[in-house]
Amino acid sequence: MRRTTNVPRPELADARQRGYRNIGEASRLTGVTAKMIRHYEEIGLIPAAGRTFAGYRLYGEADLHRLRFIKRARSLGFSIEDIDTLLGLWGNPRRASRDVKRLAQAHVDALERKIQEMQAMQRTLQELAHRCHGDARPECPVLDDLAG
Amino acid sequence: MRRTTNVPRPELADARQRGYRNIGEASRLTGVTAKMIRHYEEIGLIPAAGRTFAGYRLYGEADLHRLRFIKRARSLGFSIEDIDTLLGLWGNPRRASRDVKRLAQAHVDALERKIQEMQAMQRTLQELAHRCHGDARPECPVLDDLAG
DNA sequence: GCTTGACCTTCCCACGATGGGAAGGAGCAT
DNA sequence: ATGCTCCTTCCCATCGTGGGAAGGTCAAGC
Repeated sequence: MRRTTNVPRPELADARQRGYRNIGEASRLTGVTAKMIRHYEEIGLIPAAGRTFAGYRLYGEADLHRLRFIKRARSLGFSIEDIDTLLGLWGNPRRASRDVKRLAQAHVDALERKIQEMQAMQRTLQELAHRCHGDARPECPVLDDLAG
Repeated sequence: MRRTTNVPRPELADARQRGYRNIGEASRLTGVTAKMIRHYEEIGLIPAAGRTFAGYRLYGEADLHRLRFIKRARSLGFSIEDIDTLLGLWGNPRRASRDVKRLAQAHVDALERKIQEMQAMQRTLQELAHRCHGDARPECPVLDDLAG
């Protein structure tokens, strides 16, 4: 620990004055839980945060921006891996929009496949449920179908 | 180990003749991987299989039927917990079809919610992707949206 | 008989994204 | 000094599935 005694009570209030946020504030401002912020740091999705001398993480505006980007991308269903790629493209001024579009379209297609799959399940099951009397008797097309 | 020397080479061929299957056959016949069959046994979704003296699991027709039921239910998106309930109802001659229908309808509704959610993602993203040139230039509405 | 290859056993680890909670230190207001 | 809120790390759980290692078993061919 490179902790020196001539720096007795530094940094948190200090850092705040310079516009830095601790993890709780960062969480409130971005909608990403503190838990997930730490997790994203651990897996390398965001750079390791600066720290106060006591070890508290500090976040600047750029960090908050990155967290909001991640939050938004998650809400659109992108995987962490895709988001890592998107963050790379975002930070690269020489990126080709082609690469972004390809990734986005691939995700749209994946969503389409999952939606189709779930709709097929839903249709089948809805039809079976519709044919089920839903009373005190045991007969039931749903179970009949599952039982083959 | 209650293994006795006067039972030197028993049971597997024996059991097969009586119509029992080992786990590999059961897997092939039901479409459930051996891995998952063991897992289902471990979590109590299926009863512990009989064993040969050497410890190989044995499956009869009723077991295969149960595994096919599970397979079909999984393919309709039911959770293991729901399937446990469905198996209970299936095996209960005094069940009320009302209970089955309620469970099925709840699942249909859950699917509906997920589908709606994914469609919302898909619409947003498709629209953004559509507006992206997709060429060598960096400008991209997808990234613009994510960046807020 | 002995070897070989396919199969079986248990055990542990991994995914993806998230949350819960414990144990202990730090910040700050009274 | 006390107490409350926040922070830290660490471990565990979810859900359903797969991978793979280490070792035993079975059946067939020589």
